[in-house]
Amino acid sequence: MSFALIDCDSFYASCERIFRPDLSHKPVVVLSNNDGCVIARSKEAKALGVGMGVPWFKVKDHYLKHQGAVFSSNFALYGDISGRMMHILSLFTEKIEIYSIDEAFIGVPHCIMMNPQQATALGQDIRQCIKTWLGIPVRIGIAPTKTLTKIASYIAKHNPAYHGVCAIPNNQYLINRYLKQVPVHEVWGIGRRLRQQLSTQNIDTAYDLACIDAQMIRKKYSVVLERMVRELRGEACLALNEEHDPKKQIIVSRSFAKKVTNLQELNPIVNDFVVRGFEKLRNEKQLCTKISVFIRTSAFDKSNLGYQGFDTFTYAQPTQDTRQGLRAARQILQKIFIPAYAYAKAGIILNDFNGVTNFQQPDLFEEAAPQYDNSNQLMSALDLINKEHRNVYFASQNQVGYTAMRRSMVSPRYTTNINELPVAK
DNA sequence: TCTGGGGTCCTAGGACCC
DNA sequence: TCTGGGGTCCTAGGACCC
Repeated sequence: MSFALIDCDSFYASCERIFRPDLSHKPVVVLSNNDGCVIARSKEAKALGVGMGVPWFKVKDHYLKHQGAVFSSNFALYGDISGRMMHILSLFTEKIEIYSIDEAFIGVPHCIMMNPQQATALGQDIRQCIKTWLGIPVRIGIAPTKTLTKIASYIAKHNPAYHGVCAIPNNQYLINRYLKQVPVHEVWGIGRRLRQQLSTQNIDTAYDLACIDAQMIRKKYSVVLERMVRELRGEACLALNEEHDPKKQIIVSRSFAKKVTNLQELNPIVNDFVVRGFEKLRNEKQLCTKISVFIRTSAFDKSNLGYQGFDTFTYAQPTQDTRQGLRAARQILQKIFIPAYAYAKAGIILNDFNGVTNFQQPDLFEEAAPQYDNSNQLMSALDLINKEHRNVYFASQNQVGYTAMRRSMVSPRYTTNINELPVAK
């Protein structure tokens, strides 16, 4: 079996455009939480020089001068559109791996790959469907390995002649021709550090990387890079993962709109993270054995030395009871909180999920955590009540939810809230 | 003034065992 | 004066991804 990668163009920006056809050829950017960084840009916004991940305040004036549209992130919308796209893909094949909110791999049978025209036609079919039914433009890369589908997608992105679909056949000579067109840092799995290291060895293109001796690369670098090299040569090392892997970790964290300096203010915020984290945990049908809390000052503040507090609590028994989470978080926070710092961000991490193997031998001298009666029933009832609207809170939770976020330019929840449906006039 | 959030995998090294 | 060899498990931190 070969693979196809379906990858949306500037996904968040494209989602915003669905209900705003007036923006179809205008610059569109989408901002991260707190309207902090640019996390999606349309083609036109890129052309204005707006970089990925740049702080909004740095490009704001320049961007708005050119009549660019800007949105706070609207994950209710993006998540819903993503689900619809995955549904369309499922009409073409059962062999599908949802890789991220805007990307999916699907399996392509060998018989189709034997004929490059047929493979390309299939890609165009899928692309048209998604464009027509959903209004989202996608790119499709088809190839014998997952890593090569990423290469194909890159080629399609940079050559308009491909009309968004590039199929690389299983032929070493042809593969190499494509690899020579791609800079090594565009290879899936090559980040900043590896790019630097490889550059000192004069490895600059994907082709250069594919030519390295696999044994040597394993010794000198790692199995990860070895796998990449093999994949680039057309040897499939990564399979299609059709199952939804259970999570191994849950993180809830936020940067604050305003710096926080005292524990009284910090406690309810962190408690809110705990409540949210345990909801996710129960949604995953898991129990956790460890909870960590971290708080930190701004990474960009040069005026003081900065501080990062982090500690972990291990439960004697795995739990999914929010009250256990709140107890532990309060203890940790008291331990790691140092007054006199201005905190910019905090978060919680849940770890070591359920499973019999994760059973911890209780500590003989540890004070036993209280066991709550009917814990499961209470948590289920809570989740049920809060499913539609958040009606029931813990007293120690922040009233406003997390910490007040700047989100001044958010679009309506067009597809997920009955009161915000678009109106056709 | 203002700089995101949520994940996975791998490796080296320490603690511990016999 | 001289202090082994082989192994497992866990953790923190690095690197990468979208």
